[in-house]
Amino acid sequence: MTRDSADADSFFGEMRPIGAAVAAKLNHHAPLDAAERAALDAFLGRNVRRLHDRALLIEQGVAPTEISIVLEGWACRFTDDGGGRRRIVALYLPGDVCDFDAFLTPAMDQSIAAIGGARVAGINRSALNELARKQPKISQALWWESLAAAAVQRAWTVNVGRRDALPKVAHLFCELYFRLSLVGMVEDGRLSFPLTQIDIADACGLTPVHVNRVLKELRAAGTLSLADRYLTIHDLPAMTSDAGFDPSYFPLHSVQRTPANAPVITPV
Amino acid sequence: MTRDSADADSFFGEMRPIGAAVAAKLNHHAPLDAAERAALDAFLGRNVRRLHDRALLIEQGVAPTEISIVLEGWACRFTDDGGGRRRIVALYLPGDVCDFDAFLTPAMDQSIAAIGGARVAGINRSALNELARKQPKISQALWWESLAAAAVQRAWTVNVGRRDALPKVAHLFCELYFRLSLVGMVEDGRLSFPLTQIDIADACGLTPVHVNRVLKELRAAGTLSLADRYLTIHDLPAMTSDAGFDPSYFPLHSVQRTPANAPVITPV
DNA sequence: CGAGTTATTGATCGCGATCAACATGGGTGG
DNA sequence: CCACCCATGTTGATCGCGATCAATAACTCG
Repeated sequence: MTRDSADADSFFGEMRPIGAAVAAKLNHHAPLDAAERAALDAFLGRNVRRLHDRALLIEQGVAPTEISIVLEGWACRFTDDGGGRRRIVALYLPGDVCDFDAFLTPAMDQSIAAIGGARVAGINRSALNELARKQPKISQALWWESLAAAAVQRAWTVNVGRRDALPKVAHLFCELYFRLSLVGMVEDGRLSFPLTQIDIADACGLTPVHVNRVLKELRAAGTLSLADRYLTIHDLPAMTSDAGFDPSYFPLHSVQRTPANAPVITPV
Repeated sequence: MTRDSADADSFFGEMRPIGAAVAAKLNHHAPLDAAERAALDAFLGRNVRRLHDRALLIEQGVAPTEISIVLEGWACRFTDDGGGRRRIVALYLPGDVCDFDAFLTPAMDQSIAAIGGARVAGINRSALNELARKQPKISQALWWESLAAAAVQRAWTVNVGRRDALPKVAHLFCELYFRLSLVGMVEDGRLSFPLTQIDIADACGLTPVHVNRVLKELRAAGTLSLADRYLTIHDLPAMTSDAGFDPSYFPLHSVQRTPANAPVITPV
């Protein structure tokens, strides 16, 4: 079974610009004007790959030649567990950069694979240099993005630590709900959800069997529905309460940020 | 009990430059010449704070006005667990930057506290801007550092996930051993170790009682000694084997990196 | 010397892992 | 088109690691 969602290609009816999700994300850090959005689209459109379910974007041990940005679909970063199971350490949604460290590491410490089919833009070193030179605001927003990703990674470290199973799963769902909301991919509490129960288990540090039981419990409580690769949150307050979810770890309030308040160590 | 180690101030006999550890770390990314080291020292020396055990560098919910760099001693990033226990998500050793996101977040999502006494340099926004302008190589190395920290954070996410207790603790020790080696703070397998068993538990997602039992086991096997705030690794191969530790997640092989190989999205 | 934190050991409990069986459903090849 | 295969989902039964509860020792600091 390939799990490629039938409508992955047409989720936005091909009407949305190629970098819509990326622009939406970066916009939370620094508002982009029409010209900048167009430039971003042009950069992202240069080198687009379509990947099927489980296809590797980047393999552990290899030195990448480009950084990858998810345009459509999901991807996950993982290490192999030796027993065929994966230890998922991060999930990448539309608009996310998978590997900020691409040009730093001599070899990737983990692999990244598509989940349920994805479209990914690759940006090589010279293109990125060009982007940094011509579009400083965009490259600055990318720097902020890397710090936001670090905050999410810390939240995962907390979540995967010693907690009961149900809060773990609920927290994952809350985070995904929140992150997808930021790029306009949640409608009426309903979102495309390509993860299998095995994937959820690998991301939460649980067994698939127990994830199944947790889901049963969440369904019985009327908190959510999960079927046919779609997740619907029926009771968001119950969900966030179960999860102990506090979205304040997303450093996104850039809208209120004044220029004088701008960060440093950024491309000039 | 304050746990301030008696010789924290004189570990290097006050002979080493103030930013020795920082320079050692950054040197792994981009070799610094004498002038750059001097400039770094000057910047770090402008605003140094001395903190006692458990003193907060930065408190959750507050917007920081400066980034903090550990000069001596250790610090930890944590969230309060509601029950007086802490969930430690990161440890900061001499040379580490605690909060790259300081100028990005409207409010810190976690607190950072000294462990066993520490000396910390604060760099405010204008100073950091000045550094970026006058010392591009240093600020570039800081950008790499932030990516290296992200790799460590991912390793923690893996370690804290579903693994047996002993490997968890062993992995933490291996990582600390490795990181301290990088700044020249391990001698003959022996290192200053200010963490209590409670701290180890909070960092590994275990209970202090069980950490105690794991330590007992590691001591019985002759793998390590841990007493009087000093850790000695007697059998490093056994240790790394127990831990399943693979240091390749540290992106440090910059020595072999050619200029043409330099990363992008960096300050010009 | 008393108070509080840390370290240590024993006894018991329970959550989630593990083992096992079966259902389902889509994809593939005859 | 049907038969088969294999990944995924579901449920039950049992086991064990690490949590929890409890008591004591050692040690630091006021």
